[in-house]
Amino acid sequence: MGINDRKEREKEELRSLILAAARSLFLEKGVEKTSIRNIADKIEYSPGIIYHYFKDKNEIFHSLHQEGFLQLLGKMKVLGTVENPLERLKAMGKIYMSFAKENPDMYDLMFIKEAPIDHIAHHKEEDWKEGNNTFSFLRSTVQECIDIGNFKGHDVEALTYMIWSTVHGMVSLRIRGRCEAIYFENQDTIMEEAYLSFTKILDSF
Amino acid sequence: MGINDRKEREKEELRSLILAAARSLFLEKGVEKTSIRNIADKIEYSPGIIYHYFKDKNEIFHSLHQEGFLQLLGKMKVLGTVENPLERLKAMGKIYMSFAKENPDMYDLMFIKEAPIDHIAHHKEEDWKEGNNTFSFLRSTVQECIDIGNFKGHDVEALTYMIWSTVHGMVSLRIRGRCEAIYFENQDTIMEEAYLSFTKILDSF
DNA sequence: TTGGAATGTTAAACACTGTTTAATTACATT
DNA sequence: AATGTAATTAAACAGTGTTTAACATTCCAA
Repeated sequence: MGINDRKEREKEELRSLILAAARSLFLEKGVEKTSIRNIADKIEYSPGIIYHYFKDKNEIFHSLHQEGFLQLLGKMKVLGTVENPLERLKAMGKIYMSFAKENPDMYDLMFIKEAPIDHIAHHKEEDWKEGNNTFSFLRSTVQECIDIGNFKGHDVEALTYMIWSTVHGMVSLRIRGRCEAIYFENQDTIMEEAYLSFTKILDSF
Repeated sequence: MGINDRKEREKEELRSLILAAARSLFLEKGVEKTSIRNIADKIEYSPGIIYHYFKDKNEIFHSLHQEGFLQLLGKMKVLGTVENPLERLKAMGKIYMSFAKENPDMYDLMFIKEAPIDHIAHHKEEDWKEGNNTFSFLRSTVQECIDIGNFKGHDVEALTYMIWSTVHGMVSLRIRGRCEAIYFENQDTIMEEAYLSFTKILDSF
């Protein structure tokens, strides 16, 4: 079935062509300002064709948000060298925040926008495996901390959600312009200082 | 100038009529799904008229987001009875979170959506006084905690931003569907448990 | 080689969106 | 009653996501 194989390849090619166009437009203009017609223009096809490769616009951005998780996972790789779980936990937060700083639009898509999560919600069978994997990764590190005597009297899951929330809160307030809209004494270092406050707390209990 | 007075009143009336329509539509459908034409239909005027009372759609939702801050401020009133600043701080977080739970769309508008903050950014003269007031209120409570010996070695501003981030993170992950998309052992109590973990930490340092 | 089925692709339309324009209506003042 | 001003509208512009029916291409069996 060599012909079917080639057809399969060609179909895959156009699919990834759409994704590539969507990715580059998304990175320069954001989700809302990237239209189906923009993407179609870029790949020099008619807008209708996109709907033969993706159910709707949400599915395209769900695909892109998956790429974001691969990127984030890639950045997390270096954590393998950090033996002490508490040190690893703190390093993880730093990586998470620097990822958000370097790829604000991607972070927005992954953790703030409704697009990718809506797509999941409308397809009952699939679930948010990207998010669950990332959360599990964090939780297991928190568990290791508990195992060596840290965070006494705390529930792993609750504590993990709290830690995630803290870093997500800091970066999402910034990404959505609330941090910039507050008059801080040192606007450009407030995030780092706040994270320092956080790690200081993690160390002391 | 009785006639001008009446005209002024009438103008104000239509303005608040627009806001009332926008408010009710926004509360039942959200920002994105509330269109200028929807609002115009509701007040039985033509869509164009709205632009004589508001610069654009963002300005309408900026007005509504101000109402949200008044609501939140109202809920915070009871804190006057809490003498101990640390207890007050913890109670504040509870109120903040219950406000978000009871008015998720309003919270979204106040702290997540770009609409109100975009409006501010596009009008260089004005700033986010609602947010700054709320932040100052929180900061002064944190300062009081420090004054009576809590949070040793921490910077007020950084710590305040961290605390805000933690509660904002918890509620915004839920509002934007990320909390629900994670498999927690007890999905419906994770927020409360996470906040409990947080207050336990606040108590212990 | 040809006819028909399947597939890939498009043009056009639908029902919307926010916003601006020019024209119209309503009304107070002269 | 005529005029000038302000309120209001209809219509248009330029876009949006999505669906439809038509068209083009490709493949395979007869």
